Amino acid sequence: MSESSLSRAARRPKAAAKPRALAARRGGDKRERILQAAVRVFAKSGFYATRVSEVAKAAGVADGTIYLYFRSKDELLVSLFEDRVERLLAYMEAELPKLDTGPAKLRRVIELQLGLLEGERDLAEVITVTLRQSTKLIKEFAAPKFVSYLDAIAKVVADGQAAGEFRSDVSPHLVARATFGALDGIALTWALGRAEQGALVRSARQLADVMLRGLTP
Amino acid sequence: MSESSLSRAARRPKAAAKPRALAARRGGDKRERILQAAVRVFAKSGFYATRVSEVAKAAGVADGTIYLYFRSKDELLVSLFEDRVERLLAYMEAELPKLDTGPAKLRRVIELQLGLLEGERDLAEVITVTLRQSTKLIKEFAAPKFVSYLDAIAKVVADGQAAGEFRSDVSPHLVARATFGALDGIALTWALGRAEQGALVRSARQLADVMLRGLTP
Amino acid sequence: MSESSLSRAARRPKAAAKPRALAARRGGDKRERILQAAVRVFAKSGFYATRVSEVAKAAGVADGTIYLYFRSKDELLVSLFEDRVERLLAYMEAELPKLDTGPAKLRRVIELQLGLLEGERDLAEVITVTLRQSTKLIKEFAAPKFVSYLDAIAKVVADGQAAGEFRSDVSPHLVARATFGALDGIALTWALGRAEQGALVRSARQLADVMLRGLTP
Amino acid sequence: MSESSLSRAARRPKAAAKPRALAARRGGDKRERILQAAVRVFAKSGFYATRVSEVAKAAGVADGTIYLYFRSKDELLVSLFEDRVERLLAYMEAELPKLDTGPAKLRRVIELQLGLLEGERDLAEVITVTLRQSTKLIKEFAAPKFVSYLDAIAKVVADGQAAGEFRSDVSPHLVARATFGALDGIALTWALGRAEQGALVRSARQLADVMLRGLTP
DNA sequence: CATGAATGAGACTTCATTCAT
DNA sequence: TATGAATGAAGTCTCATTCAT
Repeated sequence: MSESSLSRAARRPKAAAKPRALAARRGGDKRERILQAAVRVFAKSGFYATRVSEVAKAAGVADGTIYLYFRSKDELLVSLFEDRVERLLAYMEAELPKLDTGPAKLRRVIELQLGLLEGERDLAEVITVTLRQSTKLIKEFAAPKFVSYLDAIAKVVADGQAAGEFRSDVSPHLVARATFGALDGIALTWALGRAEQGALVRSARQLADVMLRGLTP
Repeated sequence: MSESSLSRAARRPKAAAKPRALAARRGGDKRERILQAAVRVFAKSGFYATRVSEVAKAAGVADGTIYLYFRSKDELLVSLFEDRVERLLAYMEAELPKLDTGPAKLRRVIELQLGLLEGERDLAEVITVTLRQSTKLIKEFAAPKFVSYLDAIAKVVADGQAAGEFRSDVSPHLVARATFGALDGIALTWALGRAEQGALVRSARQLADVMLRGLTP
Repeated sequence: MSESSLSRAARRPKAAAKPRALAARRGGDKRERILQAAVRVFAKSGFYATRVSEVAKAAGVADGTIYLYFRSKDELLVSLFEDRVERLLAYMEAELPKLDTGPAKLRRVIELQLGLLEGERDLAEVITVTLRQSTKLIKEFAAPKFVSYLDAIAKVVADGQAAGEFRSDVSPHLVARATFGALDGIALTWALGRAEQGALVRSARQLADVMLRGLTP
Repeated sequence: MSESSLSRAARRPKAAAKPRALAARRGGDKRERILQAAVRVFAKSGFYATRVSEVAKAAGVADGTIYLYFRSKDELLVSLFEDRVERLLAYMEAELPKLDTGPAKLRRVIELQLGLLEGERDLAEVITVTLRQSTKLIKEFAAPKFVSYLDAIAKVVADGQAAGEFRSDVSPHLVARATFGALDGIALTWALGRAEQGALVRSARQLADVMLRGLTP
C-alpha cells in the first residue's frame, strides 16, 4: 500500500473549514496537521483528558486556530474518526480485490487494523483509541461509519463462504465483530504494557492462523 | 451460570468506606446502591459526561454521600470495574475446576463473559465503552485486575496445550487477549445496537465453535 | 502568678451550654476538654484550616458533641478567646490593686501577658495568629472583650498620669494599644520561631525598661 | 519618598504568569490590578472569608483570569505579601541611609509602617492585613520575608546603639519586634474602630516620642 | 488567516451542621 | 447525653470557546 493511495482519499472540509482553498493548494495543510496531532495526544491521554491547547501545541498552532478548522472539540474527534475510517474503507475497497482468496484477504485485514502496514500506523491506532472515547459521539455520529467498516470485513467473510473457502455455519457479521474485537483487544493490552518490537507482527500471524483454521469448512 | 451465584460474591468496602459497620448492618448497603446507580448512568451518558450529582440522584443519596464511600469520581469507576471483574474471577475459580477438558472450559469462559452481560446490558456498556474513556484510569488502576482475568483465561489455554487438547504453536496469552477482545467486540456492537433477545447466547456458541476449531492441534 | 490562680477563673457556659450542671459537678468537664483541644489544633493549623472533626478527635468526643456545647465553629473560637481573656482580666482585677505605683502595675501587666504565655505556647499562638484570621469574628464578637482588656491597661496609665508618675502628653489608650501590640509582636515571633526557654521573661523585662523610661514625665 | 522610588522595585512575574509580554506592553498590567484588588478585599473581609470571585470583581477581571497570574488563591496571598514586603525593604534600603541619626530613622520606620507616607498606604496595610491570614502560609512562606523586615528595623536600632544614640542594654531584635507589634496593634484597633482622620498621625508621633525617650542612653 | 489572553459556566469536592438512633 | 452517618450548600479551579489585535 502506498502512502499516496491513502492520501488520495478525499478529506472534505466540513463545517467551519474555511481555509480550504489554501489548504488544497499546499501539500500538507493545517487541518491535516491538527488531525495528526489529535491522534497522537488522544492516543496518549484519551479524548477527555486531552486539552484543546495540547492538541494545538502538538500541532504547532495557536489554540484559536483549531476553531478555524473544527467547530468544537467534539467535532474534532468525529472528524478524526470519520476521516480515518474513510481512508481505511477506501484502502480496503482498492486493495482487497487485488487478492485472490478469502484467507489472504482476512489476513490483510488483520495486518491493516494492527497498523502493520508501513507508514499508516496512525490509521489503526485511531480506531482503537477514538472509538470508545465518547459515548455520545459513538452513538450519534461514529457508529454508522464503524458499521461500514465491520460490514466491509463481513463481506470478506461472506464472499469466502460463497466461494467455499470458509465454513458457512457462522454469521459473517459475528466473525467480523469478533475479529475486530480480537484485534482491538490485542492492541489494547499491547498499548497498556510494554511495546515489544515485533510483538504485534507475531500476534497478527498467530491470530490469523487461529482464525483461519477456525473458519475452515 | 445463575445470576444469584454471582451475586453471592462478596463486595468488600475498600478505600474510604468508613460507614461500613452501619452499612453492613442494614440489608442493602449504600455502597452497592451507589455502584448500581453508577452503572446505569455511566452506561447512559458515559463516564465523563456524567455528573457526580446524577449518580447521587440515581442512587437516592446526597452528593456528599458518594464521597463517604469513594474517594473520587475516578475511584468510583475503578471500584465499579474491579468489583464486577472480581465477581467474574470468583465465579471462574469456582466453576472451571468442575469441567474436565480445556475445550469445555474455554467454552464456559465464553459463555460466562457474555452470559453475565446478557442480563446486564448496562454493565456491558460500562466495561466495553466507559472504561476506556479514561486512559489514565485503566493504565494505573484497572489494569491489574484486568490482567488477572486475562491470566485466568490464559491458564485455561496453557493447561489445554499441556494436555494436548490445543495446538501449541500459539501463545496462551495472545489467545486470552483475542478471546476477550472478540467477546468485547461482540458486546460492543450489541450494546450499541438493539439488544436482540438471545443474540448473545447464539454469538457465544458460534464464537466458541470458531475458536475451538482454530485451536485444535 | 500561678497557673492555678488563672484556672480558678470561672468559665460560665453560655449559649448552647446545656450540660452545665454536670459540668460543674465534675472537675474537668467536656466543655473545657473541647476548648483545650481547640487551642491545640487551632494553634497547629489555624482556625480555618482546622476541621471541626479534628477538634472533636483531639478532644476525644464525637463531632456532634461539639454542638452540644458550642453553637458553631465560630462560636468555639470566640468562646476560646473570651474565656482566656476573662482569665487575664480577672487576674488583673485581683492583683493590680495590691501594687502601689503605676510603673509597678505596668510592669506587672507586661509580665502577666507574657508570663501567662510562657507556659502556654499554644494559647499564645491562638491569640496572636488565629484570632486575626477571622476579621468578622474579631469585629463582631471578640472586640468588646478585647477592648475591656485594653481599657484596663489604659486605666493603669491614666492613673499613673494623674499621680504624676507618667508623662501626660500621650494618650493612655494609645499606650495601652502600643503595649499590647508590642507584647503581641514579641509573642508572634516567639510563637513562629523556636521557643527559647526563658526568652519571654527576659523580653518582658527589657520591654518594661524601655516603656517605663519612655513614659517618665 | 517618591512614588518612583517604590515603583522602581521590580515586580517579577513568578509562577504562572504567562501573559507577561502583553501585560508589560500595556501600562498598568493586570497582575498588579489583581494584587491591589486583593489587598482591598482581604483587608475588608480577611483572606478566608474572601471569595476569589470577589477579588476578580474588585479587579474588574473574570474569575478565571486570576488563575492566569496566580496558581491558586493561596499563592495570591503569598505573592501579595512578598511583593509588598520587598517594596518596603527596597524603600528602607534606599531611603534610610539618607537620614543622619538613629532617632530620625526610627521615626521614619514608624511613619512608613503606619502608611503615613503619601501614596503608599497599601504597603503598610498589607503587612498588618496579610501576615496573619493563614497559619500555614505564614509558617512556610511569609516568615522568612517577615524576618527580613524585622532585621531591617533591628539594624536601625543596632546602628543607633553603636553610634551612642540608643541605650545599649536592650536587644535590637527585641526592640524591632516590639516596635513592629506596637505599630501593628495601633493599626489593628484603628482598623477595628472608626478611622478618625489624623488619628494615625498623632499616634505615630506619640509612639515615636515614647519609644525614642525609652531608648535614650 | 492566525494568535493567545480573556472569559465564565459549571464540575468536583469539602465540611459545618443535623438528627435518628 | 452522645454518636457519627448523612446532608447539601457553596467555593475553588478548569478549560472550551471567543474575539480584539
